[in-house]
Amino acid sequence: MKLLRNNLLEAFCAVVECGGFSEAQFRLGISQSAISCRIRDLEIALGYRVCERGRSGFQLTERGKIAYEKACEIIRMVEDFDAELLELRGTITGQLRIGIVDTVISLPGFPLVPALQRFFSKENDVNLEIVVASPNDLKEGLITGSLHIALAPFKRKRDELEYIKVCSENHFLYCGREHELFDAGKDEISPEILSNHAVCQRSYDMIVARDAKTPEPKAIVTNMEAAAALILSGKFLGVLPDHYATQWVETGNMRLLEHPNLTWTSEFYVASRKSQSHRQAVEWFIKALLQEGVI
Amino acid sequence: MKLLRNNLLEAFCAVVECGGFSEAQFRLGISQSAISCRIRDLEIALGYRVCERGRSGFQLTERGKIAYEKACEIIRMVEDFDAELLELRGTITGQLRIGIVDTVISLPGFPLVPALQRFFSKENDVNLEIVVASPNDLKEGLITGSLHIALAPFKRKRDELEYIKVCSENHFLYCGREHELFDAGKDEISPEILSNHAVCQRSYDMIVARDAKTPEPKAIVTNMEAAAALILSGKFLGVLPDHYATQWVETGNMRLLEHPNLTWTSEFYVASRKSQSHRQAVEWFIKALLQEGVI
DNA sequence: TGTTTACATGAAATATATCAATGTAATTAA
DNA sequence: TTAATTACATTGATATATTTCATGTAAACA
Repeated sequence: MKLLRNNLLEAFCAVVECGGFSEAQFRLGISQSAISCRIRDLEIALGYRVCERGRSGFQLTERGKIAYEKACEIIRMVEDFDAELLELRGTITGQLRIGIVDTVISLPGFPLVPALQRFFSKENDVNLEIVVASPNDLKEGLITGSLHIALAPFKRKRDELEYIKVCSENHFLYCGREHELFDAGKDEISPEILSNHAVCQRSYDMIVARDAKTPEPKAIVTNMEAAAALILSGKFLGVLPDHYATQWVETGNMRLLEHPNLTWTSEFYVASRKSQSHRQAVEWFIKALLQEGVI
Repeated sequence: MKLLRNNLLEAFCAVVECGGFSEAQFRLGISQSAISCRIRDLEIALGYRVCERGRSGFQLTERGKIAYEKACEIIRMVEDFDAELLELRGTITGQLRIGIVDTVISLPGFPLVPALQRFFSKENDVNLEIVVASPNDLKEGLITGSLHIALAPFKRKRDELEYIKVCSENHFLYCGREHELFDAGKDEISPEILSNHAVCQRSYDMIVARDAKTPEPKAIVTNMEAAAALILSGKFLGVLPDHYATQWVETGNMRLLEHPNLTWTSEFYVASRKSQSHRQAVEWFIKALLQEGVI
């Protein structure tokens, strides 16, 4: 019994992601009737319906949801497998899925841009995909195989992953021009201000709460730009990486609330699976990130 | 690029395992020329030759060896994947690969036979494969996924595996009828005899050597029957499970060398992967092994 | 040298997949 | 209520892919 024959699963996944047969035509490059056939064949092979469709809308069945998740997984694995065998030719190839957190391009020492330059300075057939997500999601991606490499500040290390430190990022507390602390004297800046003012922070780096036991942050964001917006509004204090806040500090729109107990550092790591199925593309990119040797 | 299309890999693996195209015809149920085409297509897709063949014999190339290993792996994974999705129908199905050590059928409390009875007393589409190997190979098989369940005496536990104790096995030292210790008095039996006589043992349970520091065993075997043969020859002492030695003791061909320091016990476990991709067949068989509930 | 074995190749046959056109059923609009 | 629209299913023709059958080739063997 072969569910992978004739790209039945690719069709299924495309249909799910496009929300219907008609839309999936363009993504798959085949006609709607061909898609209809494939889904029908898949359902015959499986023995159950994977989705409800028709004029009344597209919806996965319960089993269809499970099937979809597993289908995505096996497709990725097969892709990686193909790439592995093809790399035996000598040419590095295949999909390379890299995950990062947001707002890192301006981080001094962040190795992504030079690594991309090194990696792609030599001709290759690698197809790159870069996703931006939280460290936790990136960790998950590495474990499930949906990511090959992640660059992020990982706090807890997982046994099945390998971490190599590449750089670090300094965080400080900032307020916007409209904030009452903007013109406060140096002696007014102390860790207590965290308790007395609304604070916003990224959901995944709860550094503020830990060190100074704020009752609870007034706003939680999942992304730096959102944090910056809240700080610039003047209604929130917030923690930002210095390299990111600089642009507003220099234009007088933000102020660094300087105090030795209001700084944090996070270590950035290159993370990948230990038992990485030996993809040259992955190994070489890691090398490129570590600035080792010439690609 | 799809290496899995048209069963290219199945053909490749069959050819490797059959040692040539001609022989693989019968296994694959297609003609020799069809196999030739498939291997050619595979090689075109890969961009390198996977095997040398012809009248001069069949042989994998270096890359071919690697490709073969990986192909076996992905085929197993795809099989498991198919089974997972098919099990959503409600019927348990697919391949179930179980590993055991040798000479366990007569071990009291060994749950395999009753489990098979329970498991197959309810109609199902499961295809069973039972392999006999050393605990170490079984562990390896569980980790790589070539086995779903293993029943064996595991000493060191692996983190990624789950172990449930099911029974234990008592080992004693035996000699054959022709051995000089066969008629020895009780007071002549002591741990020292291990140093003074040739001893055979299974390569994976080095219990004798550890406890009594024999210089080195004179014979190493990988299987109980071989050990029994050596003991029956009268030239070797050896450790056997009591339930297995009984047949020769009762017929006067072996003697148990009884001494409190010359007995060993090994614990048998049902082992499986913790993060087992949720196959009902696997879970149900484990339940059957543990005599839990009714299948 | 001729025979056998093991695989390769080409054309025809067969099987499979896709397309274009059309049908159907559920919405939405009139 | 009817017509139009949308989303998919179906059908028969067509294109593509795969397999077989017959035959070719090359190496080993006798």
